[in-house]
Amino acid sequence: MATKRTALIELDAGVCCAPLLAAPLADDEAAELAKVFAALGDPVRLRLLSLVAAGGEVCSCDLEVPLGKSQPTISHHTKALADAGLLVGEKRGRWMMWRVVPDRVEALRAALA
Amino acid sequence: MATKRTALIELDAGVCCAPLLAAPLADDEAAELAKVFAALGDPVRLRLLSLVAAGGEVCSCDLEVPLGKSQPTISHHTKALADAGLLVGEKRGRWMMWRVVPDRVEALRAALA
DNA sequence: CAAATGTATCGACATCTGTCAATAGGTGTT
DNA sequence: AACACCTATTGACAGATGTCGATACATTTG
Repeated sequence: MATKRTALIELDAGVCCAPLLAAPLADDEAAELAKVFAALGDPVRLRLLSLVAAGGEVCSCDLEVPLGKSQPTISHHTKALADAGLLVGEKRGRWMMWRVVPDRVEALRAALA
Repeated sequence: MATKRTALIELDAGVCCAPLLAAPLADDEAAELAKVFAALGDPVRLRLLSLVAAGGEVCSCDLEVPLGKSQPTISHHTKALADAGLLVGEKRGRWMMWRVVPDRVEALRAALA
């Protein structure tokens, strides 16, 4: 198993991302959505995400310098974004390569429609 | 002055909502965006927002029961959403009426493009 | 004016969160 | 095998956050 995808499967198959503004959200829908928005509610994670998006595929080790955070902190944030389904990581050799999950971002956009 | 709009003005005129995935975010852009996403990163606020959206214009007093939270908590959350520019409130008599700010939501969607 | 009602603020508290140093777990290299 | 390198986890800690009771403020009503 080279790829982390537990969170992705759970969320994509789940209730996530019913349109926010169309009808009142159920408790579990709100909880799911809130997790994803909360993952984006940190400036370091937003910049991390934009760096990965710009690079297409980016190694954890290449995030420390531009983000100005320690290695454990980077790991913490990549995990948070991966748990939200916004990032997927693949371990290649000793490097962890991260990619954005476009479908996930698109689902979020749809939730704001 | 019947309407709260300090936060709105500041944010709409500001750096908010440059496309997240196009190019690396600057620190201040990330900070602005993160505040808005953080406002959505709570299930109670998401449900509150969807209730207001569904109702068009909703009184604070009509939010306590469906959300199952105390009056101070409702006030706390409406303030958080208003500070993020997602809600505007207008005081009419002794009631506080809330509306969603569609442009603000649309700006968020654009940021996820 | 006095009472009632809706809202905002304050104080307190438990929980969550972001951060880093230290450490452990893997992987490639010599 | 021994070493160097990248990543994940743990422990600790300060600061932010969600919640509510109590209280103060504002507005309408009697």
